[in-house]
Amino acid sequence: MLHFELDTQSALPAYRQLMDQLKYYTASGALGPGDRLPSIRTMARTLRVNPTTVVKAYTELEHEGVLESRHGVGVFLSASPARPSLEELREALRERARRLAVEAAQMSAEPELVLQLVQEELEALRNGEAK
Amino acid sequence: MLHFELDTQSALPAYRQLMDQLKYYTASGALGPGDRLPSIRTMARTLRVNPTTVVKAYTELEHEGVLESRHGVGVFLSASPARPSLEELREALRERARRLAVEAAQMSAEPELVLQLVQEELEALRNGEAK
Amino acid sequence: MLHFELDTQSALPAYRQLMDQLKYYTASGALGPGDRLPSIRTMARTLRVNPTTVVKAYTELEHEGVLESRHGVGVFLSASPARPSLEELREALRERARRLAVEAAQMSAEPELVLQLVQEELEALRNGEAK
Amino acid sequence: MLHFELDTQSALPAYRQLMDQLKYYTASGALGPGDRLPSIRTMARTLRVNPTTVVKAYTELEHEGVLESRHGVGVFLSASPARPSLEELREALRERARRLAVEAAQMSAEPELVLQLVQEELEALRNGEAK
DNA sequence: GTGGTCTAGACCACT
DNA sequence: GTGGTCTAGACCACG
Repeated sequence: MLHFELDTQSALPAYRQLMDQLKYYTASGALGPGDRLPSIRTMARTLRVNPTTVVKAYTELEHEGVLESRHGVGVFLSASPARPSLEELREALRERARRLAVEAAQMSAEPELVLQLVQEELEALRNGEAK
Repeated sequence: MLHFELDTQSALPAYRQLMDQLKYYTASGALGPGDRLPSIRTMARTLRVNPTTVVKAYTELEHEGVLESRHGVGVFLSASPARPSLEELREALRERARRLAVEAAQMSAEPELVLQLVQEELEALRNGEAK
Repeated sequence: MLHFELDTQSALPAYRQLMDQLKYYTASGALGPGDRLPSIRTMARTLRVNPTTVVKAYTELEHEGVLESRHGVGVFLSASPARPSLEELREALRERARRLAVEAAQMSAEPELVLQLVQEELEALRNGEAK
Repeated sequence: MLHFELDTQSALPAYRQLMDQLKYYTASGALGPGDRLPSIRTMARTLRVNPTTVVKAYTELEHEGVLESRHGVGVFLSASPARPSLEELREALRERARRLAVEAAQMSAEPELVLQLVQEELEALRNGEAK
């Protein structure tokens, strides 16, 4: 059974936090293709937020191809998440990596620290550690 | 001559990006104690933003003890600018690193590729343009 | 001055109708890159809908790369809408064409009629007829 | 033997797709007056949907005068099935054709390409599988 | 029961 | 002023 929880202190909006948790669970393998997610209302009760907030998170993830919602049935993880070409993948990742590098530079962080943190997080994911 | 530029694509608001850049120049030594900063109007023209946006960044940094504004004279770096604590820095970066890791895992990218791209972007920044 | 109006009788939801109108105006050239759109509240008053409904249409279009919203400034048409490769373009269009063909077949429409209607609509767009 | 299949990707609800397919077979002559339709349960198994979904499609078509259900016997095509008016058909299709044209123009695709793709898909349907 | 849309109104952050 | 988020509650369509 997966655990969902929001940090009301966080600067990130609630729907964004939920998206991140769901992405994290799929990336770590805790959630697999075809799995059914808690219904909008159930998730809303769990997180103690308004159902429309959950709707927002779910529809965003549907646009990203992570979820599929079936009217009157439920919300499910996509069976076959769209696979971009290796070239697209590389460029999308490079863009994100550039952002991280810029932000690190703006904080005047050592490059070694940045690399170390990324590596730690990659390993944490691979080992399937729950967030 | 220092270079200031905003990324309109960034998720961070304009005033926050300006704050980060000023902190970065301070931390890297490009700006030293007592140095004078561009006036609000000059900076606003440079960044092509509303002057009130620059005001917000400057006053925020003044509250943090990084800047001092002398009425009718200009805005100057404090004698002993405050540095962010290493612990805060580390956690802020870890947050961003985790997000990169999650997105990479969702695209089922090899960890080696991710690390390589981050390293390349860090080096590009160090060798490349001032920004 | 552009005209925006909703059909309350339509089966399509309000936010979808607004999206379609904006897309139509950009496709026909009535709206160009960088143009500013009516603010959320102004548009909401014009269409006599709730502001959140306009928000939904605008954010959807932003995801599609048609719009860019700048916090505290306004909503603008994208300067350089993302251009897919010729191959992607072809496949995306083929998929949409396939849908049209299936629906036409389910209605037992003559292929000639379908082609004629598509041609008419393409020409109407090219001639910049207002909807 | 007739072929029934649903497209879970389609924007149209399941019961609407089933209605369209039955109308199509009627219009094309594959189904004639008095012919017996698969039972609700059989159809539901075939389409892998909830039986209530089939019920909805059947009763809807009964209201339209296309079907007749004989209690305890089965569901049959009416002697003189209603045909959609040519005008309704034309406008419904024009709506869909316009949407295709708008999307194509937004991708700045050549009109010739659009027409070619539509033609290819229409032919593929005509020659290809029964669906 | 499920998801999808909409309203009225609030509060926040940014410019 | 601008856009962004959230609530509370309603109504509809689908299965």
